[in-house]
Amino acid sequence: MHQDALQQFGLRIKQLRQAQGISQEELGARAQLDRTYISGIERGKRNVSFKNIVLIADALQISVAELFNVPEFS
Amino acid sequence: MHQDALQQFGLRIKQLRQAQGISQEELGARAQLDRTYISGIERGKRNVSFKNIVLIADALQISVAELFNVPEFS
DNA sequence: GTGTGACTAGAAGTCCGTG
DNA sequence: GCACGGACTTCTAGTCACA
Repeated sequence: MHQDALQQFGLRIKQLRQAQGISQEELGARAQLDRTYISGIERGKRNVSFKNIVLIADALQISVAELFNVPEFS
Repeated sequence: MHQDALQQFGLRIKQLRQAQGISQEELGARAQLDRTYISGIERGKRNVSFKNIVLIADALQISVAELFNVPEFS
């Protein structure tokens, strides 16, 4: 976790999403967030709020702890 | 992670801060955030952004993964 | 040393569209 | 299915005076 944590976060979301074989649109629908916003997050352009982090984790059906339980955030 | 994740988050910050024996003011100084803002976070009144989550984790000298590595977020 | 309400600027987030 | 932009509304960031 150094500079550009947001891009790391976006990549993590993207990987998890693709691992489930769903589109940004589908993830957005599940999390009740706009598809273009999901796109921005995955590209590291959005400074996501905690509530939305929780929404996205839920949509990906994992816990917040699991979401960050990777070397990039350790 | 059920209702009021923000309050869980605030409590977590508070516990970590107190475990280090530092004041909100000191934590704020380390994270370069206002002490009243830290206060609001600990009380679950602020929907913190990811960038600030990272700043606070750094100020507490732990990783983001560790920050969420508790039952409340699992 | 902390809780709280209020405030403004600027970022978050939505909704329309394009290639 | 995704990146990206413009215009728009809603919310957070950041700070203050006061208790």
